[in-house]
Amino acid sequence: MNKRIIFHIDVNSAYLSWEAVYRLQHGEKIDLREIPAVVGGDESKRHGIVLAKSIPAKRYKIKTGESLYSARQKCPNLTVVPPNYERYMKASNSMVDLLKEYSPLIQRYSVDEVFMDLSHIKDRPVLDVAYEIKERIKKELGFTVNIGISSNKLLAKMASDFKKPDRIHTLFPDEIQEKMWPLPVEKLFMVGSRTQKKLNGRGIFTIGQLAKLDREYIYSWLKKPGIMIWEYANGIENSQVRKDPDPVKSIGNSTTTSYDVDNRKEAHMFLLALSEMVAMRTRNIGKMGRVISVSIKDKDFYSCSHQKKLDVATDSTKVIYETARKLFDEIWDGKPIRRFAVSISEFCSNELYQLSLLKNYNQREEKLEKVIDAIRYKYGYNSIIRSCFLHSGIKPIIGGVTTEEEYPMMSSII
DNA sequence: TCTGGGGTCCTAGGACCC
DNA sequence: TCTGGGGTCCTAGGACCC
Repeated sequence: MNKRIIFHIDVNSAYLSWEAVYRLQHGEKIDLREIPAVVGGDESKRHGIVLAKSIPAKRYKIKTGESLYSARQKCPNLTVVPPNYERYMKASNSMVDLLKEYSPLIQRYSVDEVFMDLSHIKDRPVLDVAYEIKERIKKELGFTVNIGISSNKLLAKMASDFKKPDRIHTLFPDEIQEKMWPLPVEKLFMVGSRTQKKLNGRGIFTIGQLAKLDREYIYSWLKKPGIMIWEYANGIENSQVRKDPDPVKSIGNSTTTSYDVDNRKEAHMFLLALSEMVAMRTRNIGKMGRVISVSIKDKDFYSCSHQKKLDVATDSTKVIYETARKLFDEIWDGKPIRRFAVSISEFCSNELYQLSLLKNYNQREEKLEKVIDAIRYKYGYNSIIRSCFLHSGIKPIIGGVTTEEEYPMMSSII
């Protein structure tokens, strides 16, 4: 079997870099990458967390995901700028277009991460190719990337996480012991804070220590996820770079409300606004789902969820909403709510249903929803709204992943 | 004005069936 | 009156990723 050559390309501080590039191109003098700066959500809407940070901000120990409040405690003169997701999508697309010149086998892992299979390159050293790609992205697009190179995706990804920014690293199997094993165990892909605690609790602090554990022991302790991280620690991973995104398994939207919701009527409106988006996205991919689930988080951050399997799959706003509402009424204890979520899963294609007799029953409703979708795609989400939202102060449709491309999301498996 | 939103996968316990 | 055990489905919760 031929050894593969896999690249993992990772945009350095993606949102922040892209924001900096855009602003420089539009006449701003200060480069956000060179000062303590973060891209952060709107605190007045209770979305105030750090989405991306500059390297100077990182020196203040500011972490992605922490509240802007606490980030400011660490660095009082922190610059905070709001996110512009459409811009970032464009930057990401430009990068992928450039990468396609080097290999057709490209997997978009997330908006700022890409795997590429370059096993076919025979006429020049792969390191040369990596440098060329890195320099071209810098020169033509204005931002820097790290490139990790190895013979599988896991090792390539680990390598791109080594020293940043604007670097290329290799991590071939014969380099694991020297380059990866000394690292703290929480640096390993799929070892999060909970697993770190468990491992540290038994004296395991480095990736090397995890790698040397007995396979049966780790299985009896941490089950399947244990085997996975043990294999990762040993550099074992052999998934392919997949060009085509996996079929979507669930679609969900959620929102943290700008105030705690304490009455049922308003709660139902948030569920309706979320159901609108979930249903529209479901219809957009031509699927129908059978399981509807609702989850809520109360003001003390305690969350709970409830789900129901329908007798027949649906893509109807009405069915999704009515199910969500029932589920909500069954679990809500009256405590003020901070966040609502609605999701649908267990998809099947809608083709069979299209042909079935059941269809006639709901044909009118279905046509209406399709027409509304078309108008909303063409003229904007608020071009047609339900009257109950008028003067309510609640957005009639809530949720992201709004555009055509249901974005190829990553899975927790590489 | 402290703590987002989008996903996937796994586990554990109970129901239910043979 | 010695209470099997395997399999599947369902559900809620939790872990991880960007």
